[in-house]
Amino acid sequence: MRDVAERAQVSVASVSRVLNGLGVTSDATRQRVLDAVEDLRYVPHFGARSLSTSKNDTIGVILPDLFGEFFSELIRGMDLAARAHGKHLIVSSSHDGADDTLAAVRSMRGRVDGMIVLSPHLGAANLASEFAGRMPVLLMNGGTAEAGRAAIMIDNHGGAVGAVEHLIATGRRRIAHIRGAAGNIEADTRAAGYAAALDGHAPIIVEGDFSQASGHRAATQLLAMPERPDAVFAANDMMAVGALLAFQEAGVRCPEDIAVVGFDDVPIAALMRPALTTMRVNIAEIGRRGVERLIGLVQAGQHADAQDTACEIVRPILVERQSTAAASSARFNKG
Amino acid sequence: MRDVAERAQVSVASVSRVLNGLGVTSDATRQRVLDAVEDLRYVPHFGARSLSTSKNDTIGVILPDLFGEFFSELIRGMDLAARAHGKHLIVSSSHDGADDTLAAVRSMRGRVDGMIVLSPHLGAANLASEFAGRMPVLLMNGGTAEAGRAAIMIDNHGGAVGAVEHLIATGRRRIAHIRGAAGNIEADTRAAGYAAALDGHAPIIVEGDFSQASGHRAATQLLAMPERPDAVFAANDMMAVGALLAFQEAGVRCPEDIAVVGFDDVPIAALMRPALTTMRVNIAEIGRRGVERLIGLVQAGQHADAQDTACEIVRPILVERQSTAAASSARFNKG
DNA sequence: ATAGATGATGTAATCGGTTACATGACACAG
DNA sequence: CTGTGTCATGTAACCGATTACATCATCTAT
Repeated sequence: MRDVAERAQVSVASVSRVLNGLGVTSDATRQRVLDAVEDLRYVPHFGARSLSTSKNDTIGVILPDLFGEFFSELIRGMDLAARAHGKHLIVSSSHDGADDTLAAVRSMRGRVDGMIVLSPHLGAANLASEFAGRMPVLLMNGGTAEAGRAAIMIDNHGGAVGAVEHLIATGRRRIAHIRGAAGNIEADTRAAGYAAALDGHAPIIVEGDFSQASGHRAATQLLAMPERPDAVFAANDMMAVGALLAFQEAGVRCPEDIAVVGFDDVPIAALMRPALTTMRVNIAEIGRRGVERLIGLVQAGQHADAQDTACEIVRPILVERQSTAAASSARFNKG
Repeated sequence: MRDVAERAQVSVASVSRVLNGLGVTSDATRQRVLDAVEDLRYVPHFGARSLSTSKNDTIGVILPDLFGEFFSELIRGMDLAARAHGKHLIVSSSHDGADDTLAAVRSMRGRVDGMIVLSPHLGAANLASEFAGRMPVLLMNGGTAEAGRAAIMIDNHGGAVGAVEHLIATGRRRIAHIRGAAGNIEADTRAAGYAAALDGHAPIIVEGDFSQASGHRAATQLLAMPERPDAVFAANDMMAVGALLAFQEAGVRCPEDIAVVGFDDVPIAALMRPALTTMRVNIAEIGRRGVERLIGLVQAGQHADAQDTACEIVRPILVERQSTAAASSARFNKG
């Protein structure tokens, strides 16, 4: 920068003013500075700027090991919002355990203005926000709301209830649930919603881990049961897809013999045959919203202590497709 | 940091030494410093460190508007490699045009040690590397190699040839191509490979844009042709999936009436029915490799000017699935 | 003609670390 | 007892920007 100032025959202060558009500068000076910047291919040093202004226009995102389309949709939404506000996004993904998540939080402290932490482990989320110290953190852990913590959460319980109620409404009675890994808050909450909505029907639960392969395995277990279920609520779409494929391989028809509902509405859900009924969550929108709110927190933190500590809840919407067509009408269509 | 030094009754130099593990420190001092850090919840200021050391342990990734699974796989690989080296990843995606890409490059200069630019526009890639100045840039633009530029590229031409040759080998003769948008290097190269491999068969080309919807539209066009093709090579898997769905809706059987080959081998390819034959590219591995090489470039740039300017080429592998089962055997199986 | 306002620019302190070099304590050999 | 080497630690310059404040020139009003 000194070089630029020298070449433009001005002081560093003027260069700074021109580059940031602050304060007053004459057109002649401005032009000379810009020319010098051009000639010298000058690039302001980010660290130095961050040091003087104690801001860095960067927000961190810490994600668990997410599955394909959920991940990309989320990042797309976040990236869009960040770009709109001139912020950068530091992404660190594939964090499994609480320790791992914590390490990621630590390594980002001091280099971001705020963080968004998605963690399916409640403990991790708590620790993370503790460790973050005075830096704003937005939680998207799918767990229960905590007072004083900004958060965006999916109504996993309500979504599960909606899915099961839909199955009951379309005439299903023996409704099974392929759940996510125990200890994962989202998995637990969806399982609780399933149980709550059964309305007297017997619960049939098999374990999965949100992966397509686990859905396949779980479906195979269901088929081996003496009294076969006539419907399955899978805790996410990928497991539902795995289940659909297992049913196909076993010659079990969907939706005639067994109905399937997923959760998330990833793009693949609409592409399956039969197309998958699911609880839609607008993933990109959640990502966008998360970034918007975090930026709000960052700015609020600078001005006053009026913090936004609301817990926003996103309610999934039922999207009906072929996989839960009423058995009778399915037969009719099949003609 | 001054506070920490004071509390630990040492100088800032000792604090720095303890925190970075450099130089010699007595155990007693180390412990007192660590305690003070703990008590004060001290977090080193990233900008300041970056200012003194002129490094920031961050690499930037600029991506075009990628489709779901390709995107997440790529990031997964990159994130893994970056974490292994203690680097952070700044991601900026969804850049369509050359201008957009360029703006992203500009906004990252000065805050990353190096960049990976994926741009389907040759011009953009060139400009990007120019604008980056002395910062290392790894190109993954799918275009032709340029001397003196580190790059990793997919052998799009060879992959397309492989796909078409496979179709010919399985007895197909009227082979159509659903290409990506004109001006996109990958689309152009794959189309060229298609044309080169036709071996005398008449070219049948319809336009797409890599989206599933465009594949669907293109397939509809193909079906409307007086002499219907008996095979389709789609420039990527998503278009192939769109085509498969269009064929299904039209009652055209795959692979019996028409065979389909895609490109990429995204996870969904194996889940479709019929499962999609495709040219596999190990996306995560490419991402990982890209980061590894960029880090190599960054380190080399610090030590000497021995730059790694190699252009690595990744060759797609044919993965045969149902969608191109030989017509005769397909009929047989169907029996 | 001169005080005072206005507007452009320069000076220098500051942000929070890193690190070359200086200093001081201590042990040991001669 | 003194010279020398070793090890732990402190001092202060420096990285490259921002910005409060000082300065100076020019213009206006009286």
